Amino acid sequence: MRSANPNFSTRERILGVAETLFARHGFAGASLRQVTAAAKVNLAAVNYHFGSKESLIEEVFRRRLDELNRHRLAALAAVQARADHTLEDVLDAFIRPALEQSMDSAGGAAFVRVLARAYAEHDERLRKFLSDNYGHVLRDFATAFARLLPQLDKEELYWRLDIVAGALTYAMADFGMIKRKSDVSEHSHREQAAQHLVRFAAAGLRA
Amino acid sequence: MRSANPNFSTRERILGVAETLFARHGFAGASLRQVTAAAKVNLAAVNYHFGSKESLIEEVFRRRLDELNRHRLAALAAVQARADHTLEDVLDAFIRPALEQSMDSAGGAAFVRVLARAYAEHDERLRKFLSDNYGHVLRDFATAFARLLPQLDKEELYWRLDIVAGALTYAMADFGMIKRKSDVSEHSHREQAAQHLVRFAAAGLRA
DNA sequence: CTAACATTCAAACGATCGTTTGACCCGTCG
DNA sequence: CGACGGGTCAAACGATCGTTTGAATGTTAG
Repeated sequence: MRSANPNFSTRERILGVAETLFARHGFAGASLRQVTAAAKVNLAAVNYHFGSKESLIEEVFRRRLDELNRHRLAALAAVQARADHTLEDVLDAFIRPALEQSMDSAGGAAFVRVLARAYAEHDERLRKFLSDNYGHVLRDFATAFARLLPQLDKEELYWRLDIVAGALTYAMADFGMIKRKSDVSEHSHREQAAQHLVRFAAAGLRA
Repeated sequence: MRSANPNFSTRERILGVAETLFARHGFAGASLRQVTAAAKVNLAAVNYHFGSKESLIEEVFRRRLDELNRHRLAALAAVQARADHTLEDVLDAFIRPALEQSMDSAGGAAFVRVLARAYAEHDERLRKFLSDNYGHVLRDFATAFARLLPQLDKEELYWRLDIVAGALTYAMADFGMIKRKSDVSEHSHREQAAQHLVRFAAAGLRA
């Protein structure tokens, strides 16, 4: 039977470590032996609990994406409830949940990097999985943006949202040349990143 | 002796195929056996011509980055020679060379994806290599942007350039949800991407 | 207590990894 | 001509990969 505290269970420890190592070395670059050694569990535990490495990867996504999607849709609904909501409000509803998730848990910061890795993978199976579990959220936000930017035709809007998604992914994953200064906490570093991103993206979308 | 036509030499065939497969499967995900099989050369040829897989990866970058850097700096110099150059001009000087390189050769389109992969790799050795061969170009462009955006302090500017770099990398690598329609050539698809990007980034930088 | 079940474990499976070896081919030059 | 050297080749190296096995262990229910 599963341990009393699911946070410390073998299954959860594997997921947490896998998230970190996938972010650092990629899906192909991080081996199950590295994962299980770092998690201090037996090598066979991965195939026992998840069936395969591929299923483990999907479970790493599912665990965080379910929560992230709920928060994003809730934030979007809250914003749209107000009749006078702005472009910045919708952008914030999209960005802030990712920001908060990356701070409230140990592995959250790693997850945004895993997500960026997934974009780089042109693997058909992984893209379909993400589209199935992610697509409806993007569509809802696209509709919200379309209402606030009636002057843009559909194609133009999609181009710009694509650019926003790219900027967001890379900024959150901390890929750029900006290095967090040692006197700035990771919290306020990401808070600043989000604020800059919202302003920048809003201006770009309105251009 | 090297073959008379260097484009068809074993060495060049390996570089071309490696570029494509690294883009598609990542550095760890593409094996030397896959590369040499696709290039129709012997497995040992990689270690003979490049010494190691790691050195092959660096050579894939070097071959294209040298040319890309030259074109970008030349375009920047041409823009700055005109006293009335705009923000859009500088952005174009940065984006267009990448655009053209991705179209004038078979592997060029793959290279921008390889470059995006490199961003996702937090590998210290690779980051240092890119910084050494890439850093001075980014600094020159940052200076040019700073002159055109005197109202932004240094930190604010760096944040925004970071966002631009992310959006550019992502858009050029074709990671997003925008799928090229079959009736649009790859040439004009990327041309459109560049135009949208310049407009978007200019507005974001001025915000 | 015992039977049944869930989980962990060491060990091994065949496949594939990057790399190395030594023979072999072939154009160049003394 | 023979010696040399750059290049290619099949074969093998040890290491590591994802996965499977079967026994050992722990935990729960009857």
